[in-house]
Amino acid sequence: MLEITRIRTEKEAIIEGLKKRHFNAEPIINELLEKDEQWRKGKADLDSILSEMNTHAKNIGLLMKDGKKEEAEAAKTAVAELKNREAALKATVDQLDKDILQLMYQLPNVPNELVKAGKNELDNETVFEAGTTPVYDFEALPHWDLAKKYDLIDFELGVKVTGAGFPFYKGKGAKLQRALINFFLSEAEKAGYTEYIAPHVVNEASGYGTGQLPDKEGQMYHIPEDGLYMIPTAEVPLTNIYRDVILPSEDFSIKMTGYTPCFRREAGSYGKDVRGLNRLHQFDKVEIVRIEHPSNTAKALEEMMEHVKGLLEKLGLQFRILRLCGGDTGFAAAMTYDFEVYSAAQQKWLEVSSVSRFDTFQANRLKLRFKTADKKTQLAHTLNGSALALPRIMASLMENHQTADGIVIPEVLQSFTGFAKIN
RNA sequence: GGAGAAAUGGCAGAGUGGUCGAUUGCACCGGUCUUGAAAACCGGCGUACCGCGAGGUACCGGGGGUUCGAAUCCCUCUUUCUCCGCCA
Repeated sequence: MLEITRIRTEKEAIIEGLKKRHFNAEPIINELLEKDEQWRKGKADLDSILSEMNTHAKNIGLLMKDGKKEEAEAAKTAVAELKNREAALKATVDQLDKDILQLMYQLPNVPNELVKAGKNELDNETVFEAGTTPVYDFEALPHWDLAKKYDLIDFELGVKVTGAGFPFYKGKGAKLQRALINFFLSEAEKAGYTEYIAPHVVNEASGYGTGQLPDKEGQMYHIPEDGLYMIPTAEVPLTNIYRDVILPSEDFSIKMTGYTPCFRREAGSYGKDVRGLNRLHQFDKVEIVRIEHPSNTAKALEEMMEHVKGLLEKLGLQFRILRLCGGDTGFAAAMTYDFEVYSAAQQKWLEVSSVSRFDTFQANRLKLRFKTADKKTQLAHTLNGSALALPRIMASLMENHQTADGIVIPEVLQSFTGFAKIN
């Protein structure tokens, strides 16, 4: 959520910035500022009525003490009249409050200056490429065929027990998955991130804190009896650790990591895009989350990207990095880099990581602040990224490292898997 | 799941209808003193909103109510603790 003070003072810049998303903010902002004006006026009036009532109440106390009953009764009558005005005005101000919040929730984050205007994924810029496409002298199989051939993943069993999008991993498939999780966590730890094992369901306040609610309600599995939501990413529980927190100084850099399963309802995709591991309702992911002083955000983002790059290089995968255009950047993000791995067998790029900076957008909802040197409170910045999401990494490892008679496990993983080849 | 107790500022802990946004202690920050430090003493020390400012308003777990007036009384929800039951 954008800060109201910023909307008041930088109206034109925000409208311009949001154009890069093809988002027309002008009508919303105009309505917002109009209601804000009314709200401030109403608030001032309300406060002065309350002040008057408070004065009367104190007086009545004193009059009663002095035994001046009649004067006290007169004051009570005066308060009764004020009370009517107060009630009416409060109703108006409360309604304006709600309307303003509703409007605020509709405004996405303003893209960073590096972000180009654009509508969709076709307008994203490739900013980095590494690795080479494997060449096969045999018929390369997509991972769903490899999964069957080597009995690594059972999709049908998932359908039987749960439903589509909830696969079982078996034998060496399960072990490879677990090895990857351990490898990612161990790399994150080396990079200075503190590991958390987080709850897999969160309450409503947490959903609002990171911006999944009220916007992307339908994306999360909901448990209405308990008012809880299954997490779509570890970002939600990890970032919400710092909800309603004021960090005591401006000297901080909080780095957290966590492995969790992620649950996504994901409506409406068809065909080969959702085949196999490409899109699931439940998948595993290791997330990295950072809370930073605004002056360190750019550097933190850079470090996170280097970290993800390192992981992909160590796994020997061909990948590219895209800077998402305005229209493709998520609602809460100021800037997002997507990492995509090339699958030679599917002949397509698969998104395996998304690294974003949110600046104060999440922090404002979270009320995540820090104390400046002169004792003021200021909103912190949040960032997060996948490091990494498992399914498409599994898919591309299987596909890109396949040989005619098996799948070769990258060296960095072998100490985690305990085997060097699947056959 | 049943019975009881509780929830107050960073922590501890007063406050049971009226100058209480809240006594006090610890912690923390500034100062005096000191060669330096400690101790002692003095001062400061929550968050948010409105206002150029003076200042005002709100917040004592959340929400609602009673009252001229609520941290204090009532209702409700949540959470924590103790005991019992069940259980990995």
